[in-house]
Amino acid sequence: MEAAQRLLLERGYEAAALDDVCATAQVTKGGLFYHFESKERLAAAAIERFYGQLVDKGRDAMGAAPADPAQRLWRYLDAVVTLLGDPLLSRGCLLGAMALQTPKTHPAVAAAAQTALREWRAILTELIAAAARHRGVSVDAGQLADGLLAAIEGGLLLDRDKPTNPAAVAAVTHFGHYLRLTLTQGAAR
Amino acid sequence: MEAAQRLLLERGYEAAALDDVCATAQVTKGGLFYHFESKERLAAAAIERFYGQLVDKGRDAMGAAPADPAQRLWRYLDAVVTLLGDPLLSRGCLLGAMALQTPKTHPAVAAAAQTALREWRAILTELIAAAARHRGVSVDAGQLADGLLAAIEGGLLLDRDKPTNPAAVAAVTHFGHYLRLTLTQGAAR
DNA sequence: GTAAATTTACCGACTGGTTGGTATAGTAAT
DNA sequence: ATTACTATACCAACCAGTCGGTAAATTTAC
Repeated sequence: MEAAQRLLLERGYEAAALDDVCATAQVTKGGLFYHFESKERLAAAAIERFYGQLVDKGRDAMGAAPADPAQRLWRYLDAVVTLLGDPLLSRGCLLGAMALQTPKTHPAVAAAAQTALREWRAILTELIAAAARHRGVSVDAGQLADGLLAAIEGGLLLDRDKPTNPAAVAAVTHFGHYLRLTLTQGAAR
Repeated sequence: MEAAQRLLLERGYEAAALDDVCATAQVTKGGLFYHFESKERLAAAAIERFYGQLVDKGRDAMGAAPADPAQRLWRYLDAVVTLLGDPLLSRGCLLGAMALQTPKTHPAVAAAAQTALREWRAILTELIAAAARHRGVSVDAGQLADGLLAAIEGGLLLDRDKPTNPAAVAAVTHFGHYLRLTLTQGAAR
């Protein structure tokens, strides 16, 4: 599974040969196909595992969540920046990579990636909506969540071969600053 | 070339078969290989063409550029939002797609995509830097350009199968609003 | 309690289809 | 004579998926 995650991310779906996955995982083709009925299923499982790891590491980076919704959002933004330095994201985001390249060729894989992205977006939306409610500011939380997710995924795309993800950190930091401005002053559009 | 652009974008590099490109372009393989010595060269040419079209359509959407650097930046942001509704970007951005999936397998293709992205980033950086200089605000224009590019590419990634690119529009609109706040008030970090 | 039966987990050679690229002979226009 | 192809055939490499087999673990039967 770890080998599958790494190769799918590094080479893309089509170029990630199952023979290579087997070789790096020290398993044989027979063993692989005993557990997964097809390459698509393997990729879908890798995507779910990747998302699970993201959520886990995100929770770790959050620590004890503050009760105040706005404080919780600021803390979450810091956690995201921390996550961007984690080895898990040093080669990009598997969700974005699969969502980008598989929809026309392997809809089942794309569906798994989009499900995870939608779930992530729902979490962001709720965090932002709660903070806005608490501050008495009215905003479209979904649109702001789109902006934040775009900053993360777009930044990671631009940082494809840089393990420290400087553009993603810049994009998320700036968007976080915008969220602060918007939610603390009600200067939203 | 048009067929190559479309298939590379829709299916990804590996899954875009040259036979299919030839079929949709109504050309034979011999004809294709007369002009391009390899699939990598074809992809690189498609990337350059795509970037050229982006620049052209961007210029069209800008219209007559205002002399005031800040006004020019606001106008550019509007042009980007217009561009996001153009058929050229309705299926995503070829630069981002190729930069994401080819670096490990076809470095020459990735290099072409990254060159175009760097050029685009340089344009954005200069636009932002000029506006900031004019307003007497000191900012890291490169970081802000990263944020804007991330909003565009990340938004397009999230909107992979939606031809109207709502998330990208939201992300760019919000980041544009942030730029206005930052550059008009000097509230930047 | 143990032998037999069955299931689980895995191996690795093989297959059939696909793909990038080549080769060749010919054509029509410049 | 060169350029810009078409049409057809072909090839070696690759790759997802299969299949017959096997060894250990687990269950069943007595």
